[in-house]
Amino acid sequence: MSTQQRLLNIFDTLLSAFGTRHWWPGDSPLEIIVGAVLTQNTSWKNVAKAIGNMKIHGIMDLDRLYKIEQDELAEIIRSAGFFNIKSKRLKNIINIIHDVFDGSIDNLNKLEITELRELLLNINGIGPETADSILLYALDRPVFVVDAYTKRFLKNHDLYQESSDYHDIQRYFQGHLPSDRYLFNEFHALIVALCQMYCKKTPLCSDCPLSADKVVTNR
DNA sequence: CACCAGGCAAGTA
DNA sequence: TACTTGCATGGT
Repeated sequence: MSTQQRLLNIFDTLLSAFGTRHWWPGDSPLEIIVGAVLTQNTSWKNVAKAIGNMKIHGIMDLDRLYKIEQDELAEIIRSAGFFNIKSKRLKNIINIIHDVFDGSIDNLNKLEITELRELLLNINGIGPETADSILLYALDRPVFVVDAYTKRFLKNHDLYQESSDYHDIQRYFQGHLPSDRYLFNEFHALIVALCQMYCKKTPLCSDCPLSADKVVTNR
């Protein structure tokens, strides 16, 4: 069986087990970009509080975020932790969108994918995972997001080499799957659902939906 | 009480 | 290049 077939079978099993995840939670591309920064090394529950507080203060808006003082923004997002550094990181990307793309995320999204990814990665505070989360979930680009859950998932299924870095893992998925943003969107969200509910850590727990799957047990 | 959560940047050897 | 550390709140 091909790697692609195996991955797609895993995908089907997860989709049957958990259903569509409707990722990313957020009302707008801007909110998704904000969430991607705020969730760095932080549980989503605390991020959701910060986002809610931003809406209460009426600053889930590009122009308002551009104008607000960093210190004031930091106080509003306090519950997400790392608030001083995250307020600066939010400012960094907001400033680029405002200054270079006339305050329009649509304008930003007109760039070619490689150019767009490089631009994001060159912003202080945007690393590979945050960039790819923005690309996939805010800008609808077909890139596979690799995070701690993805690595744990691969490790649990013996698909992970210690030498694998972020881009090795990304190439593994992108190289063995059709370049489909809907597939990448749902697949990553399903991996998160799997890990959050069953695979708190390695090794694989016995009641994981995939442990009973014939395909995964390599039959 | 310790430890972790949907990382990243900067510093050190 | 390959580690290590700072960033900081809130939940378990």
